[in-house]
Amino acid sequence: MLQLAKKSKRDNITEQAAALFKERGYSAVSMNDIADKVGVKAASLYNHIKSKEDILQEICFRFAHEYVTQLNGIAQSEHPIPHKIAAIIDLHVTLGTQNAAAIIITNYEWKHLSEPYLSDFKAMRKSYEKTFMDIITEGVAKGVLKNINPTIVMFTVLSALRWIPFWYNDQRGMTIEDLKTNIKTLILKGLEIE
Amino acid sequence: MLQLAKKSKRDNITEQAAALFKERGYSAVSMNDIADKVGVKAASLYNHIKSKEDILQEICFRFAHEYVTQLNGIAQSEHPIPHKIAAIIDLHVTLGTQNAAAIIITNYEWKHLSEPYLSDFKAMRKSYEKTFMDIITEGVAKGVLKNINPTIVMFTVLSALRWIPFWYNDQRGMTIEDLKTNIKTLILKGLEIE
DNA sequence: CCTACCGATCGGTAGG
DNA sequence: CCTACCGATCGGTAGG
Repeated sequence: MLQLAKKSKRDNITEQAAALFKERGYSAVSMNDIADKVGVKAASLYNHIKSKEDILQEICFRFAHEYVTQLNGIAQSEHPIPHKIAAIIDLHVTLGTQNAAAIIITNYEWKHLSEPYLSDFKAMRKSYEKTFMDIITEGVAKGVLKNINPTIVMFTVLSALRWIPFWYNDQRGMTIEDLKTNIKTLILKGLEIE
Repeated sequence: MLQLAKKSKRDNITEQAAALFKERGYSAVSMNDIADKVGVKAASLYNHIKSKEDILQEICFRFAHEYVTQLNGIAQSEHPIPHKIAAIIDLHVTLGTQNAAAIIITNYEWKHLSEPYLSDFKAMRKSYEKTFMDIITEGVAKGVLKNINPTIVMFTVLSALRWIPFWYNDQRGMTIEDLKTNIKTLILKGLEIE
């Protein structure tokens, strides 16, 4: 899941740990829990990882980097503003449904990073929030988006999108395409008729 | 904050603990951390609380109960569907800005409850999600809401609303009234113009 | 990969 | 309210 080819033991540890961190939260998961799930003794994990936080760092930065790269591509494109917002929604749905556990950790467990990683991560997060907000501000200025406070829009929409991997379940009888279409309608067109 | 009159020592412990749980997560906060913040030794806390989880239970159930009571009032009212959705948005804004730490814990730290509290809490949560979804389903059936998948609407809107206490900050130059108005426009009318 | 073990800290209790 | 202390568990290391 985390890597398509040659899944190393380290990758396997990261993947099992991600599933546990998602369920119980980083702090409530012990190295023993991870080792049990991987099928070794806790001490053996240290042949593949440096520390418990090493795992968290790998997950948070790998997915934050992937997200930021794609978001920047959208921001710098020549598409109209509503199209850009639609693309950001699609990006969140794609990432959030393909690597649910890892995305949840990137979004909600990063606070357990220690310095200097914590500051680096917070700077990345703040930076992409600004990128998103600038798109909204531009849309309002150009008159293609309603005059809603851009800060409120940014946080409200990002909150909704970041939480997708928590509840989406392909057993629920909806496809990823359904998810993309419905969320775009909700956010761009609103719930109410007329 | 948690209670207006006669703030007992127990209430003070709960309030200080809530602030720590919000910042670091329930599992990463020790009884020593709470005691330090309250200004006593950890052992002394046990004169006022039964256990660490006792604090979590009090926070989760107090606010879940308050929320459910008010949500049921809205659901059973005779107002039109869009008005009910607006009232639910207002309810989240009011609760989320008045008791930010406690609401965050109720929304995101309840998974650390043990049985039978965990099952009780999950049942309450599922029940109010259904209440909200029934309102959306009725609105779609009556033709006053767009034909968007009610499950997707319910989770997307609730995710956005539950996260408000995480980012709202009255220093940001927006009032609670701004928050209510802007989020209602976003969700009911959508971002895009025409 | 394992066993054996480290010091530190955990939530909680006894007793005054 | 405190000091003193409990057994359990924590993340991590040594050494093979």
